[in-house]
Amino acid sequence: MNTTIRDVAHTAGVAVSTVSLVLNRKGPVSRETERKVLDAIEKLHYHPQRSARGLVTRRSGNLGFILSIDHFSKAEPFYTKIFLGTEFESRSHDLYVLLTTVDQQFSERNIPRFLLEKNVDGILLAGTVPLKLIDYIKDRHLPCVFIDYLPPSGSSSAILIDNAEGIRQAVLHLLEKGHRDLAFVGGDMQHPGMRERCEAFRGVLTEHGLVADTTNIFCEALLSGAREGYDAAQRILNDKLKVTAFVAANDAIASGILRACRDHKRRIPGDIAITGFDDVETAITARPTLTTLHVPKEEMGALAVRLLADIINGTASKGTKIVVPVSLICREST
Amino acid sequence: MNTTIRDVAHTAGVAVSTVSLVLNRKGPVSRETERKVLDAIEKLHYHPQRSARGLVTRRSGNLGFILSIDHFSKAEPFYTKIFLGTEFESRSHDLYVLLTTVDQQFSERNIPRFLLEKNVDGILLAGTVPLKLIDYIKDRHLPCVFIDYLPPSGSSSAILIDNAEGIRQAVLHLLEKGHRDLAFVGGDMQHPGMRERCEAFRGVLTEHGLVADTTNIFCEALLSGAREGYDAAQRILNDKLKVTAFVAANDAIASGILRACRDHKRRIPGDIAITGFDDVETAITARPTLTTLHVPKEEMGALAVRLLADIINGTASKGTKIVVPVSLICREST
DNA sequence: ATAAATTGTCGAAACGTTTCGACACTAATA
DNA sequence: TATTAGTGTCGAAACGTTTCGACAATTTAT
Repeated sequence: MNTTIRDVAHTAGVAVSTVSLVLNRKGPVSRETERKVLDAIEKLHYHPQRSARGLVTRRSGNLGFILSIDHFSKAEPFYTKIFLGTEFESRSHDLYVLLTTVDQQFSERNIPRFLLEKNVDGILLAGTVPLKLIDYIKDRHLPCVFIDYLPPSGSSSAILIDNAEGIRQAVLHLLEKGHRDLAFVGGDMQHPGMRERCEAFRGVLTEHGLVADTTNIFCEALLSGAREGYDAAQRILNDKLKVTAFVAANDAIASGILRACRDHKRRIPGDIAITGFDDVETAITARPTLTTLHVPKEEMGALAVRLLADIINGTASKGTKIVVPVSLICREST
Repeated sequence: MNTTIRDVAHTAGVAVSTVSLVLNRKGPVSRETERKVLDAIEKLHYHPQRSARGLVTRRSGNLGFILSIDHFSKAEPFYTKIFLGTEFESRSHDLYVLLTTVDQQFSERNIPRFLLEKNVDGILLAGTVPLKLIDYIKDRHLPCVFIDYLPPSGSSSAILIDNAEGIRQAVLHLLEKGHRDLAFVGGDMQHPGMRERCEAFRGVLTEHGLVADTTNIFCEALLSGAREGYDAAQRILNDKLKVTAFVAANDAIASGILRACRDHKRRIPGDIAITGFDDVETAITARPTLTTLHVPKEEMGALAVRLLADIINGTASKGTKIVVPVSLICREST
């Protein structure tokens, strides 16, 4: 009923192994037998079966995408976009992407199923993931590419955002507009990207002879959402600190700041200017719309797949890091 | 190196087949040997390998998601959301979703790879897909669930939108606001959903003793995008037809109409009111924001996976149809 | 002319599971 | 007591590929 390689061999009048050789373009096959095999394949509509092939080659044709659970939700368009980027790209590499989420603490019975079942040829890891999970993957020598995260251990392949340059652009933009009293509001410092944004802010300001210390850098929050932005801005506005421009570490935080400013009856951008980072929907649905740094999210996903595929095929060396540029999008909030 | 079921059998002191029985909770196994096997599994960190298992069971643990190519793009948030819904849900069914796109005309060398490789246990089909492809799938007796589309042949399982009710709500809303001169702008009539929306408009209007004919129903467009909405609205406004409210078949069309109205210096909603359908980002990023019908897109994806999983397990009968409700979201455009 | 290398083909073994029929037991039935 | 009906366990065969070593038939080098 199910047409197999044996059927092809039979109708072509050759051995099974010969059909396999033709199929995989391996080993020498005469023009003539190749023709016969190809004809038989055509005639029988034959196509090798993935699981049988995978059993012996140990290749599944799948990539795994691992994401922290709190990053894959309806409210988190950032990593979702990256994921969609991987989906787009993977189709042109003849790969499928299996998505899974993990929670922050790693446990034995928590290991993504596709890893246990040896059902992926490589892994994409987006955002912060448990270090133990990373170790687990490295132990198994699975090729992997990190996205928007670089584990402390160093030498991993990764697709990264040019955070420093982004913050620099935002700050320069604000300086140009005449602002001199800038404040930075960050979030979850577990994430190296957050730290980079924060450090960049400090760097650019001191470069321009401006103060950058605990009076205008707020990074104690444990998360990086609108709530944290709101709380920080509240404190700042209540304390009547002199601030005319906020540089937020991402759009969610920026939208929280926006709300706090509105609650304090400050006009935007008249009294206070705000910049975000990431350019997610929030930036454009906010009122006023947010000036922010555009991050090419789909493109990052695509780059990650391309790099991972190259590493799997041995045409790229692991340890490659790609930094994608960001660009300032000026909207109403500045 | 690779720990297999044989290793487990060996350290547990039983036969390979016994381990398999324990693993799959099949056949009778004594309490005692079960313990031994479980211990060995624990000790060796054993987990069955997908491809080996799949080879004999003919189960892959994957679902295929098929989407027309023009529906999976950055500009098409509708089906993308549905896809994300399936991703969410599938994880709790221990299934992975493999996504592929197809173009409108079916050809032999165009068949999704996961079908050829027998790498999926069931199929989700979203939007219009080539009939030949549907036949191909049916021929192979693969369980499948349609999303936002019902093929002419009938008896398929599907997750559908309550289009008629949606249009009814939009029209009633406009009538309540005092509008009497309504026009409907549709798009690609290949899609049964589009036809339903159009028919519903005609129905509700005649029910209320209002005219509904070619003077106020515009459905000749071949596509369903902003461009089509713009063109239709242009013609209507140029011809100075008496229209105070537009009912668009989706948000993209509505946004096109919006632009045409702006070009004609009509105030919205002062001079002209507009409603959309689907509640995608366009609806909220448009200026003014669009009154539209919310469609629970992620939920549709989730429902589809649940239904498909049930059909695969034999706990739901194929042919089941689920109609999801829509709800009117009033924003600035009415 | 002979030895060595190359080319094309093949059969058989592997890959890691599940499933099927056989078999020895024990418990229930006649 | 003799049969029958379960239980629990096992070995072997399958599932559909790829890969490896063998081997004949050529071609090339000595």
